[in-house]
Amino acid sequence: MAVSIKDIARRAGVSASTVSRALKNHPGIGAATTERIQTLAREMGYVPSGVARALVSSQSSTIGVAVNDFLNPFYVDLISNIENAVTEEKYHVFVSSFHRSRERELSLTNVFFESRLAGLIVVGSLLNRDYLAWPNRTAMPIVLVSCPTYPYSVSVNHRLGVSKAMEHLVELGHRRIAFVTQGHRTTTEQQRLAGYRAVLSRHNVPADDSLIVDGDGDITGGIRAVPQLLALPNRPTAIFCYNDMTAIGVINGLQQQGYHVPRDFSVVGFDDLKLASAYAPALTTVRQPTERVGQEAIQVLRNLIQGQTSTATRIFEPELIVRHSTAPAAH
Amino acid sequence: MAVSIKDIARRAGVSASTVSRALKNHPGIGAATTERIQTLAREMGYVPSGVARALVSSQSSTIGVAVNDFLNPFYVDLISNIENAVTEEKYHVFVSSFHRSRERELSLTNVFFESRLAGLIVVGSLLNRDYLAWPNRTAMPIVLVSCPTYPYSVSVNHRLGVSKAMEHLVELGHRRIAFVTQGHRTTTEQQRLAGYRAVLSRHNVPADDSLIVDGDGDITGGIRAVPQLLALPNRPTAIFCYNDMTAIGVINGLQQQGYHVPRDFSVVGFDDLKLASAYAPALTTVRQPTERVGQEAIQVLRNLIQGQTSTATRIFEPELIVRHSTAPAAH
DNA sequence: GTACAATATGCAAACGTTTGCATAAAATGT
DNA sequence: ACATTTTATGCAAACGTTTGCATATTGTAC
Repeated sequence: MAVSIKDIARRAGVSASTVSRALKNHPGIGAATTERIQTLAREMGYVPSGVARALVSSQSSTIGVAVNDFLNPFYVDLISNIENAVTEEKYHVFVSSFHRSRERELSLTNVFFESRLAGLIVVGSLLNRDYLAWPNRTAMPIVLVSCPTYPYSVSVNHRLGVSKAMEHLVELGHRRIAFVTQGHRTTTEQQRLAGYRAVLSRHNVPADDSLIVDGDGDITGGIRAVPQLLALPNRPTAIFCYNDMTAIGVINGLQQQGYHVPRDFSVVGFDDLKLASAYAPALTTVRQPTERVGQEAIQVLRNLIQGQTSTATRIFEPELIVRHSTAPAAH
Repeated sequence: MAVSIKDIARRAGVSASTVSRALKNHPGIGAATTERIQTLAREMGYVPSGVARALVSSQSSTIGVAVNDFLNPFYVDLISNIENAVTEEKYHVFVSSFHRSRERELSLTNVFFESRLAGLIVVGSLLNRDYLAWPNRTAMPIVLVSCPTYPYSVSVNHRLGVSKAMEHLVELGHRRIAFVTQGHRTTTEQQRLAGYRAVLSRHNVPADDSLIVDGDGDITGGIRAVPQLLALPNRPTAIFCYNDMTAIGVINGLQQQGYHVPRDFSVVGFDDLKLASAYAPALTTVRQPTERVGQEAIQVLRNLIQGQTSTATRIFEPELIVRHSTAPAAH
């Protein structure tokens, strides 16, 4: 049993309310008493029950972060930035993952709500706009990262990011450009595919869906995509990858087959993980401004918690980082 | 305001206790009433207050995980395995990070305790045995990962792991072997250094501390270590790295200087991240059994929560994985 | 010495649950 | 028709806080 205010009260020979007030330096309590109670509390190892406090005040100082998956370094990077963005505030952050499952995402949301947290940030949601139908949104506001159609969200313009990368490849002379997906048609993936298709059609490259092959958003998926691409009657000369981990897998797969990147194939990633510049070859990729996204997500959520009702959908622009995994198309 | 049991009671025309019992299918409640109340609760979007429940029952179904740092993929891998180990149980996991700060580790522990969580797992603790003096250990049991001197802990035998790697290098003919650290003398790092020194002295290689250079446990630190090593009057022929990310940094740094791994230098990592086999060259490294560590940590914690008092320090053996970043020493 | 203000402390209700005990209603047995 | 068991429900206390209000004590002014 943890030591409670009552225990201190008994030992100090005062009432529980006096202890409560003394501990928060309430003016009405005598200086001597306050002092005595505070040292006593310290001696007894008193830690206030956030549970009881939350019950009576019906507000919490912790924010939940529900993340799709801990294995995607981009998500982890984002979590880290969200945590950093909150250190100056009075809040704490509790993170949990829903393991790429819609069902578990919903149940995790309810678990967070059971703890009556102040608010929730969802990174990589599969539920997306379904949150609009979630009955307790007013009691625990929810901000989505990367779901621009949800009215409280912070996103990156994926379509634009992909466009930049694709234009870069086209400029280099590539026409047959493959796309290795993450294997789930999330909002994000749909936007990236849209960007991919838009650039191709803008340059009058006929659509060829055999160039779109499914990965899994991780190294393994990239590796597995390679034989499929090499088996194509009309091989691509460049490969756009859903993210950096996929790109690393693809490059590794190509190297295993004796190909050289970028001489034989140009490869582009997405995210600009720290790893991207340390891989050999250093990755040409699209940088996501995770720090600003994290800060903005906290900001929007804070406003919501404080009762603001106006919608807020922030969208940031990603940036193309050209390194050494892309080169002019051979002729 | 969230809907409470009382709201349901009012609407159903019964007492709060009846609602409480009906919702958990208590036998004493009539089938019709139970049915009616349950549908009503569903309609009203009722989610029980874990806060109130925790207050009255003084037990929680969530476990806290305090992690040193989200940016170390090994920790994240471990978190993921801890989460997986818990899915079958009735518990949930809330993760938070203390950003490599002792001070924040202590305050995070208190934050978790304020929420009166069932127990806590600390990954990469800086406090280590100081937890023995933490006053609320009985109310919220704590399990450390990687601190074998704490009586409730699950660890990997780092000394043995390093020994295996070093013996491998010695067998390949290397005598001048560098060590790139993570830059903080944690328990883990001390053990690894001990393993490093033990193997060298076993083979009568004179100690040379200029071969021990500080990294930061990440790619950057590895890259920065390279010029220091190359500047040495008597260069190493092999480099043991604190972890895989450091090894990737080191290899990248060497490649930037025009060196080839493993022809010019052998490099060994630690962790066996998924990335290790997809890097070029594929990393020779020491595999940590993260899955078993995660499972065991949960198991030890569960026993503690259920009142078991006997100490439990589990230690697992790491495994050497030989790939292509190591080769015989040139003569 | 009385009146009044200021200071210090305690009482009790409330937050949303759970649960032991009491009670009311219905069903069963005779 | 009455006693007894069974079934269904309600009452009230408790968990650890916070906080408005009441009360007791002390000090000040005249």
